[in-house]
Amino acid sequence: MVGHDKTGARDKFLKFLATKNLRITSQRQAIVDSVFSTEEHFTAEQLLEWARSRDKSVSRATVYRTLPLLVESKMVHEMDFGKDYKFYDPNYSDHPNHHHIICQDCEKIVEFESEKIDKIENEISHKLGFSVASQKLQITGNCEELKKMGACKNHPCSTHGH
Amino acid sequence: MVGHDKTGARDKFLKFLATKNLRITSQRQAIVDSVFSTEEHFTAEQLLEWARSRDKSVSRATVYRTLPLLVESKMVHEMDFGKDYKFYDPNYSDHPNHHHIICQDCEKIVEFESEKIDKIENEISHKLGFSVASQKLQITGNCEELKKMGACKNHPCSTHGH
DNA sequence: ATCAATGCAAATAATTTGCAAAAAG
DNA sequence: CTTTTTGCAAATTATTTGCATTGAT
Repeated sequence: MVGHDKTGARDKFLKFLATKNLRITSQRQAIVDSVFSTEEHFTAEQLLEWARSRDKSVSRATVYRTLPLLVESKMVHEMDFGKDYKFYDPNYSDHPNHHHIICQDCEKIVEFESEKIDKIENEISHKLGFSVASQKLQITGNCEELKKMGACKNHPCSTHGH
Repeated sequence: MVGHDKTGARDKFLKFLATKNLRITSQRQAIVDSVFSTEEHFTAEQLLEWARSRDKSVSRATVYRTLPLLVESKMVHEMDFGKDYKFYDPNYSDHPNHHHIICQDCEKIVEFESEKIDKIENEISHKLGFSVASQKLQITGNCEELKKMGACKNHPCSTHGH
């Protein structure tokens, strides 16, 4: 869904910058607007493309320097899907406790939430002497196509320049 | 616990090599023996050290070439803890469905299992059209020391050459 | 013998960084 | 004006790879 509105998250991030006495440059705006116009997971490279389509002057270095700010402000989460580059998930601002299930073959990703799981996590953590700050649950499995056909038509996302 | 016995896992791995017509070299033995004598998570670099203390001739390249075999055979799992190098967990052969809880500050890691979580994961995955192949749950939280003192004495593991 | 496995050193590729110039407040 | 931010290009660093040689079967 292109153009998904996350005005709230955007504002929170700008406030975060203000709090830390960081400046709202045109490049940061292009980057942030790109991030908050998608629900897709993205890579640094992909974000660079999106941001450049809004503002030609955005450099790779600025993307790499802005990403940690987005992560620190909790507006975006860093994800590892076993590739040699990182993915970023912009949906944690709307759904702070969501989980992922990924098809082994086509790498289709579905997000879901579960209060039951949240509850058990809290209970167990408490027993072990911890309080929960955040969590990541990633299930790897077989999607319907893979189960039925033995393989998926759409193999690894060829949508980033990797 | 140094010297923890995982003879079963070791044998399974050697069988795995045989099945694929791969050879049991002295270097692979040193590497594999190192892996199955620990319950600690380790890095490639750390494994190189351990293996070299058994067999001087082990090279970094061989460690990096053996690790994927250990992962493919499911004797070891690749883990991402947000660092720029990977960790490997040798405990999946004994506890195939265990989870991790990590202290935000000192990075102490505790492993745990939960049938309840396993069950919910299966139910939800099924509803979403998936079957479960494997899962990774990582909770980040505050350990008792961090909660009580506001900081932990033992900061990031300085035990690997990073 | 045959073919897989090794060490070495060079290559790869994502991410980081130093620096002088440009822009924000 | 002062301080942060930028783009660029060079540096960094974990991991991978080509190749000639060695070792397992």
